[in-house]
Amino acid sequence: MFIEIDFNSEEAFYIQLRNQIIIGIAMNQYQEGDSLPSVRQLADRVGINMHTVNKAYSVLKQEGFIRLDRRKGAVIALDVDKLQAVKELQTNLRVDLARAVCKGVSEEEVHQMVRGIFEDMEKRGQ
Amino acid sequence: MFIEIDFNSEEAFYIQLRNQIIIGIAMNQYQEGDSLPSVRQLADRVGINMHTVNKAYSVLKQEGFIRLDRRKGAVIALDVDKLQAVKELQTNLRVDLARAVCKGVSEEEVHQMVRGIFEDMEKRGQ
DNA sequence: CTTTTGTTATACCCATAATAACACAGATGG
DNA sequence: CCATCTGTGTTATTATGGGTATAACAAAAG
Repeated sequence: MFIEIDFNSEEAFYIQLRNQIIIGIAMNQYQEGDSLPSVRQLADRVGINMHTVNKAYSVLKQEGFIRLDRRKGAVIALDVDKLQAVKELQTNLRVDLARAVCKGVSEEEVHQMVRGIFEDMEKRGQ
Repeated sequence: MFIEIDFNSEEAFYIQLRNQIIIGIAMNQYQEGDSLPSVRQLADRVGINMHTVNKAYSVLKQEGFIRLDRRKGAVIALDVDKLQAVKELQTNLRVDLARAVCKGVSEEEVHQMVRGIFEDMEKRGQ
């Protein structure tokens, strides 16, 4: 998978990493049990500090996407709490959709966008 | 409208304010031309500093939701850039949906959630 | 004992949030 | 009609916390 940092983005580096890894998991590019690169490898590859990668991994662990092992590094290990996930999604969607509605986006367009994103995720899963 | 700050939340105060105001606009509780409370009024009411409210208003202006007037204060004034809005929504959705998918949420459930949120926005619009 | 892993200590910078003082517009009242 | 009081957003300054980095550490594997 191609993880990369947008140095012009306002998003913190560790958030960018976290998001890309989550997308990778959703697309099955990383599967349960797979190891992520070590913090130093990934840091070197994308051009940031080891500690920043470490922070991304810590957050992913805390959010239940990976497990940290001193020997094997970061291993994909989903801790599924669906109720929590639904709650979070709802909170985020409420704000995102409100923003879009104010700017003239219709419900139909949102549904199409959701459809498109799922299609994309499934396609790349193969 | 009931704007309030969650002092336990990790979200910055000014972001909480911004989000709630945007939701208010989407629900038609605030309409084009309406004035928001003055920075001091709102600050007193919710228990934070005037400057923090001011920052929320500045961001809302910069994002094209309101216009600032030294006399009238903050006035709802939508500057609609739909292309930009669609782009932003897509970026946010990609991450939010990936998170949800990892935790076992299905596409169908997402569509239902979107439907529910729009229903809610339209209902309260009256 | 060298290499590779994650961890801890420390420091720097920028964003968040607050206090305080400012500048301008409008209302009030003498 | 002018003085002043009140309400508006603005600017300056500061304190605290989070994001990022450098450097040194600890533990496991070969």
